[in-house]
Amino acid sequence: MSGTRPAGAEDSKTRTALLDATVQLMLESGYAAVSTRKVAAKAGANPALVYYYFRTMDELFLAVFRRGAEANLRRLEHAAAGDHPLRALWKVVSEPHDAALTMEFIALANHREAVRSELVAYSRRFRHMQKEALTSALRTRGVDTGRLSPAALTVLLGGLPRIMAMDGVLGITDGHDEVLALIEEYLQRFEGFPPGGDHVPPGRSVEPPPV
Amino acid sequence: MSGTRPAGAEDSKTRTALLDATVQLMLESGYAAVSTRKVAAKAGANPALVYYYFRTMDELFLAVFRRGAEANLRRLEHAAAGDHPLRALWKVVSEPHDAALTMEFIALANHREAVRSELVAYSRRFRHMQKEALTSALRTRGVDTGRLSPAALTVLLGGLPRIMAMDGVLGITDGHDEVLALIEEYLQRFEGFPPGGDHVPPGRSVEPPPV
DNA sequence: GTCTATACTTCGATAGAC
DNA sequence: GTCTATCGAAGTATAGAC
Repeated sequence: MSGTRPAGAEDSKTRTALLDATVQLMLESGYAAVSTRKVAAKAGANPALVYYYFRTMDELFLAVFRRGAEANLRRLEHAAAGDHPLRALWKVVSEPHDAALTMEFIALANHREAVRSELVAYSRRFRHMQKEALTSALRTRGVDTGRLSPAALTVLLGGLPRIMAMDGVLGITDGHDEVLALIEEYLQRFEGFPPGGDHVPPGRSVEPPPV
Repeated sequence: MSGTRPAGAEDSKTRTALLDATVQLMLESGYAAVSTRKVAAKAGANPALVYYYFRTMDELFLAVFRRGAEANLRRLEHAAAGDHPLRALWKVVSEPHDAALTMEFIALANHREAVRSELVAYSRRFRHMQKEALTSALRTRGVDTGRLSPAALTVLLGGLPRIMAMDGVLGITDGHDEVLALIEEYLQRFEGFPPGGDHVPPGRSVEPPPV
């Protein structure tokens, strides 16, 4: 998207090790802990190789981001195409590993313009796909979404796991179980198949339980 | 909470300027952009003064955090004691400035243990107060919270603004209006008084609108 | 592709004059 | 309280041998 393509094969073992090390560092100690020296050390490679495979730190972060983003979009696509799109969709956005990493990239975007524009572009794509999948899945099941459009549901659906991920990092889990149970109830009502349970025919009503 | 108290009066003009500069830097460019030199430059002070007023960078961040945290707790307290606690409470957690700064501190907590423990302690206090305020306000209004306890509501209430703040930073506002409208509807049902509108007597039912 | 060596910058922190 | 001067560590990035 910007500048010349760095050297090195896309499937190089060292390259992958550097990407993995970067992810690990970001999750363990935050994006600010990522430096060429530390990444190389964790990957068991020479620091200069970071510049061989990725021209700059920006490119390193972008490569990490793109790898995860593409994987996530494929996962979302797969979820939407399956038999239980709602449950699968929830599973995709709930991946705690991804939620935590996304949080880091959001913070990182705040002072790396290249990361920011990439994140914005990806977010739009992801939300659009999510909204389409939601719209189609709800229509197929004859669910009336009422006043809350799929766009609004997408905000909630994509946001709740991120909230709980933030809380979780701080060791705060008060009320999480109940929120998860509420989601599970919706999933069950619309798609049946509680994980490991019996199949209950999906209802046609979208009336939520009393708050 | 740790180590010796740094020098300098609590109400020193320079000290305040350094704190303000730190906040500004965090919001503009992220916590990683905060360095003694940049803080001093933005505050129009000498870099060495950072170490005079705050012994270390940890202390600087903690001082910034505590100042905001105390102010926020007071705001929450005030909201809970007023005539329209639900609306006031929502207003407190919706402060976009605070939401963005909180995000930075969460990211910062990931690699500064001192910040982390302070953030955890504050979060627990804030949530506890929020939960108590919510419980009391709903009971006073005769609202049955059903299966979703105040703890769960607190997760949603405190989380939604953070989600929308994150989105907002990326310029993504799809569906936000609808979520806000939903919140407004609840506030109106329980407390009436739409901002600038006529007073509608609060209902007794907590049945949410269809999703 | 991998390594050493190094240039240059910025960082946190301290000593000590004023 | 404020300043200059400076140390040592760590950062990004490049040149060039192997």
